[in-house]
Amino acid sequence: MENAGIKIDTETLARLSKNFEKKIEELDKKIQSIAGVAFNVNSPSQLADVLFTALKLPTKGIKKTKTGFSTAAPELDKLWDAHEIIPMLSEYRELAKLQSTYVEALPKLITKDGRVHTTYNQTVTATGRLSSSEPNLQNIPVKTELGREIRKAFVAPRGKVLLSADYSQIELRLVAVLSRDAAFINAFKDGSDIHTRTAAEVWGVTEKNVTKQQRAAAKAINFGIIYGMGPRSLARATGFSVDEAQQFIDRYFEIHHSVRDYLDATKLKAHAQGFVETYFGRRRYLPEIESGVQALVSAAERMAINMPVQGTAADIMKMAMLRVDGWLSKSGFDARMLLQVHDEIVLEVDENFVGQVALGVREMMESVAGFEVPLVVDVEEGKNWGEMERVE
DNA sequence: AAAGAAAGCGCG
DNA sequence: AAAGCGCGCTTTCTTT
Repeated sequence: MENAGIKIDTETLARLSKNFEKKIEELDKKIQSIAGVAFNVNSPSQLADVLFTALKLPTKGIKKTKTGFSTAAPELDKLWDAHEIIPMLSEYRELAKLQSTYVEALPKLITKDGRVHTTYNQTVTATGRLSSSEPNLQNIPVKTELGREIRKAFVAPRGKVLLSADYSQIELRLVAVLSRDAAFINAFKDGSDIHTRTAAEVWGVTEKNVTKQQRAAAKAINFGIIYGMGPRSLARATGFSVDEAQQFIDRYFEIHHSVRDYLDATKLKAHAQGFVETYFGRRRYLPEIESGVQALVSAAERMAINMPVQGTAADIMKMAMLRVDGWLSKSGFDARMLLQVHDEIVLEVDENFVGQVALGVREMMESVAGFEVPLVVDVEEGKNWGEMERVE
């Protein structure tokens, strides 16, 4: 995969670079003129001075950093309606990030073959995942429309297409497997939308009658579990009060009592043995869990909860990649793996064989483990990584 | 000039 | 007091 690399369309990046540059310059001028003083918008400390001293914006509820008030995105969101400068800062930050980290950086890393070749580090992460560097191809933008424009610069050569295969909800499926939680297992067996199903259970309504807010809250807690989230974070994620969030969590664990038991048992195990492990036995040692320092112990407990889930997903993906590689070799199709992004692999495939390769890759990935809960793989194809459409 | 810390933010 | 896991990269600012 490192040797194969992935093709970059430099003209797309060049066009983006000009557009971004112009907009960044405009915003920079406007921000400084509204501020009334010249300053470096890229400097968080200078920006904090402008916002909280010169413009006297309220600091109530604004997080502190080691040096002063934070200007991070969640804090700016709290000030959204307090001053016209805030939305401009937010837009400036998005553009500046995309420009410096991707649009300007990627072309410098393209080799003579017109492609970028990442390095997959196999001995870096605490959970068993790979990491990717120089360039990191595991954090290419996708969540915002502007970001997705950058992803469109990752392309297939003439006559080929990119094929993406990703595990659907793999970490939550593994929570079901690891905890043997009947409600989750049945939900996945039934193939239902897991967040809608969770919302219906917790509020005691039918899935049809679940509101968007209820589903969003259920999604927040379903993800939160995987990370050891508490009522305060859940409250912030959902807009509930802390009390409401606590009640929601209580109700959640009444239904998913096996998950509660599993989380408790995992913490106890971490304390007793000093390590936790994945379904397949990969370990993470957590020495600080016996430090006696509350903050360190709590942090170690959250790592203990997360690692078996994230780590088992990583184990599965590694095994799946070996199966895909083996299958591709003997299949004779003109296709090769290019990228791995934790729960997704991206391949480059001769356009005449997309359907057959898609079927084979999906089968290799879905049948890798044989759990009580099905593993589901979604496959997409496209001429570039930013505009992919479902196969079948 | 190089190295490192801090803040911030892109992804799963 | 803070309390969601796992990464890598860029910029600013300070230290060596």
